[in-house]
Amino acid sequence: MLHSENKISEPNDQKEVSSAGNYCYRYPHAAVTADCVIFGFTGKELKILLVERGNEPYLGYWALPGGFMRMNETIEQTAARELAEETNLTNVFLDQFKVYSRVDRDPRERVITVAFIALLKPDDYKVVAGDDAVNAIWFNDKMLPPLAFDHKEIIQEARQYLKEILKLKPVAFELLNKVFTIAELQAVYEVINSANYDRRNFLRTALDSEIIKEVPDENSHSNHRISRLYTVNHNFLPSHAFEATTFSDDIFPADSKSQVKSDNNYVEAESFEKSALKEEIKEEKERKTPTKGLFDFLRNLSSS
Amino acid sequence: MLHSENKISEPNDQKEVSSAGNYCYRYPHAAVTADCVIFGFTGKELKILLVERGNEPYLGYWALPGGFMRMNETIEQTAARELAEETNLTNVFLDQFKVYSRVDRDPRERVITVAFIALLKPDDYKVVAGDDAVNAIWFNDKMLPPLAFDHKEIIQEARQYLKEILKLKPVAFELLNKVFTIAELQAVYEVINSANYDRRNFLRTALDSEIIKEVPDENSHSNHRISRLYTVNHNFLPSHAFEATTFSDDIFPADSKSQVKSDNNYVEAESFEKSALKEEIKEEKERKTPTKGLFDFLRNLSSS
DNA sequence: CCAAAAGTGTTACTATTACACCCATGC
DNA sequence: GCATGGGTGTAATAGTAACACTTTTGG
Repeated sequence: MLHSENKISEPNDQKEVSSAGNYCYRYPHAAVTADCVIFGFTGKELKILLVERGNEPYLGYWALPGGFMRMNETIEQTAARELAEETNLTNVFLDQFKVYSRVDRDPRERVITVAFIALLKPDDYKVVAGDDAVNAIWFNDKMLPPLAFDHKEIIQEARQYLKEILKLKPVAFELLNKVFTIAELQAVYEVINSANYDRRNFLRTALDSEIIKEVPDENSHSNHRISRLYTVNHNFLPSHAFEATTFSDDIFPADSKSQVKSDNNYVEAESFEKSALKEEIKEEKERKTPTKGLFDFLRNLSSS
Repeated sequence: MLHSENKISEPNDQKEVSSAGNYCYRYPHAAVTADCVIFGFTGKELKILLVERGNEPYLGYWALPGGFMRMNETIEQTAARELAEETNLTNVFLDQFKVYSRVDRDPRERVITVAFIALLKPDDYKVVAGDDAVNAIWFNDKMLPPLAFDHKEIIQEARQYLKEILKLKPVAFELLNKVFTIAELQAVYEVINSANYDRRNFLRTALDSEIIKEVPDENSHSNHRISRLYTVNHNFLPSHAFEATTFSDDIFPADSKSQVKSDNNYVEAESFEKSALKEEIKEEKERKTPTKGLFDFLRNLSSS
């Protein structure tokens, strides 16, 4: 629908090739990058991995690991690749959360970036902290150095985002090893929410929810008293959870398309509403849903 | 993405223009678009605005309104502009929720799109439904026609996203006029959550939360019995809410940067942790936070 | 006068908070 | 043996669910 003439010219087709530009388009294009806010959980604290810039602009400032999207990869693959280059880790939880597109955010060229959060477990954290391949440093998330571009804003919003999805999805376990103590789980919640929970209440809440189960395993946590170990109750969680979020695939039959061909603009698509499902929907509506939690966002807002 | 062919920005801010009048880059660049999932609330139902494609590819299929980002605007401005072109509305709630970047999602060129949701109030809905400037139709969100590109996936995820932010932010009121009835507020929650609440419990929950207040106004809802009217309690909400979510600006002093200059790779940035704030943080930690709602995401997952 | 939507209160139950002492281990 | 962190139970309170009849209005 857009410029269909907008074809990418191959470098060799181009007669007048400037030193800088071999890929030509009919309309201006922005560059696209992925930047990762890599959170590492140590077992107690949350850290953020930053790299020091060795070039202008922002020479000597710190920046989020990231890089340009290639033509043969999705933006998620870009993020995963950059993460792997920086940490040598794969299979890490990665979630995109916002596009930053201020016109002047990069002085060299128009660049928009897709920001991701990455969550590393204590084991991962140790691996990365022990590696010395790259010039990168873990920072306490409350004590950040001067940051390049709009990365300060990105990190702030990443923190906020992390807090939000913690309410929506079981991301806490992405920051924990397969087996963990209650203290660790509680620490995740406390760090992210800037909160401080009662140990007994926290344990009961977690156990009652059935999201975790005890693992009767040998333990070697060099604390003082030996902690019990837990793991996510996968039997319970993913079946109910991630499968259920998939929508049924064929809501609409492909051949009834013609019904909508109408000369009226902005009319109601009435023809689509006469469906055999209607009866069932009504029946389903008879069941009452608890109102619990409907306005809980008020809590978040005041305690942000 | 529709009517964008003629509205691409002019060749002004680009430095490297070849003889062909093209925009050339040293590395290949993807095109960037914004697509809007425009939800219109009628007072009872949720609708989605789609436009019919008049060109290949996907001729005759339906698509989300959207178009190319210009070099002098942010992606939010792109979305707002496209929304305005399609609906003549401004000041509409717009929220970006995900980037779609499958390599082959557009057969003509590498195009990534930033997907937005837009929420229209009943008044807005009437305006758009009455307009006849463009060939666009409101569809029942459960009965969609065949969709172009990956727009089916985008809409499905938009529905899911809407459900999620409804738990996090007062977006319900973006779908309601300034003054609304309880039935309308309840309808928003019921439609989005595919739920069915008890009227008495819903009213009490809403009033107890103090998020709404009654408006002793003249009413003219042509229902059977006259409803009371409510409005968002702005005195209560925005002050606690949106201001509080802003982080304090100067967490880190700019000149202590040199402290971190270290030869070690991946070391802990210890020097940053010695802060005067530490005492206060500890003190704050002494207060206990209720564990309420910590694992509420389990509810979502099973009832998605 | 009938159909359709709005208004209203109470009881039973469940969830959540607040809170203090003893126990195991490593040094 | 002592410091550190781990484990445990209960009572008071607050929040939530379930539930049916009457009132108002328009047609």
